[in-house]
Amino acid sequence: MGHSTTTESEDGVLSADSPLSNDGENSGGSSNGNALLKKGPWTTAEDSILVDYVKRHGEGNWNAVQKHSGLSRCGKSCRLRWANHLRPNLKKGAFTSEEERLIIELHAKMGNKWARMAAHLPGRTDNEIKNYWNTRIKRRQRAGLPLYPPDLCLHALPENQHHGSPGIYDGDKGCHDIMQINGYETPDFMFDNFNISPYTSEFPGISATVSTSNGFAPPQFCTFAPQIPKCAQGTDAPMPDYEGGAPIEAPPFHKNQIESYASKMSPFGLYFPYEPDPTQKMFPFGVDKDSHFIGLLEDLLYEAKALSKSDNQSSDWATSSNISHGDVKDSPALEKGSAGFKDYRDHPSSPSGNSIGSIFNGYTSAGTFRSSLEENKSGTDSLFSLK
DNA sequence: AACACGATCAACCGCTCGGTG
DNA sequence: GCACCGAGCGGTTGATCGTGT
Repeated sequence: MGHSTTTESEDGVLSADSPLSNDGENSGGSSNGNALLKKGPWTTAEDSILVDYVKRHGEGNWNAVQKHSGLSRCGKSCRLRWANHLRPNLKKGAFTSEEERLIIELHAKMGNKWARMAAHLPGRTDNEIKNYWNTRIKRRQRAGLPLYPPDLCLHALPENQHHGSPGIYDGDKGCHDIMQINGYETPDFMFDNFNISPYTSEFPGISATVSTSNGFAPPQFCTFAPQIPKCAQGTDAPMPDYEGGAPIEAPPFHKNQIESYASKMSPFGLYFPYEPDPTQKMFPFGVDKDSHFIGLLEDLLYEAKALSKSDNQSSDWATSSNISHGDVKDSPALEKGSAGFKDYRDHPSSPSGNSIGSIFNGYTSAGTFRSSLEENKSGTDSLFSLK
């Protein structure tokens, strides 16, 4: 804030030999050929040029700004500067308590969808919200406080479980994004909120770890999943609340997959804010054919079918279940989303000898999938429920 | 006063998505 | 169907500020 850059100093436009000018090698393909684009803080002169340009030409076509205005800034930078600082009706200053609450609520619904959250906060930018949230995360983490206040948990859940909430657009997603919250891995049993069993039960090796981790229901988290720091991955000390248990990571679902699952799995027993578009070609499960979910599901079904032909696979993965946390977590393939997932699938074995296919073996149909989920819900609620 | 450290914020970077030819 | 391009998004980084020792 105080360092908000628009100082009118010698830092104006970097000379061509400025270290920051990067020798014409501008990021993001922002080089326009011969002109060297400036990076770093904006000056008031640049701001006024940009404002003037937008006034005359309107927003958009940001790459043309540099050409027509003489600004030595890439389009990206112009767009960002405009959106975050120069556009009219921007609200400056600290968030009001109402805004803060709305942010928390929206985050509970959307996860790290800053732009969408910003759409609900007039005058606020996604960057602002993102920064606010990140600092809030750190603060709360440090203080050992819950991410979501208990009253919000109680308040937000019914909204999540119903078809959207008035005044808050859920788009095609529910609160599934909560699964990934700024470096925290949200454990699987959060699906309690969706009337679905923790999928840890689908991953015996992982569930075993989870089930033995004691004290996993800090009351202040209500029914929201506690945020598990990635302490095992780095140097951060574990949060006191969760000490004693092995670090728990969500299984290797990419966020997009989780989103797709959580938001569109109504036929699997989930509540979801998803209105199937009758004009779209739907899969038998009522899922958009083009979604990530379909891609993944296709992969899974394909693999499951292939493997179901081989005997005793399910018992194999049910017994050889010691997928170590580290194995799962550290598998780069598993962190790359569906592509990585597929890559992983294409490999016969995980580091622990289990293929993803074997993990999902048995789910050769949506119905089977669903029934298994429901079965496991009852069987594992006692282990994982936060209630 | 000097220093260290955490908090905050602006900006950058890489990636994805959608439109277009 | 494919490649290209622009726009946008989310994560990360680095500079600055504020505060405590």
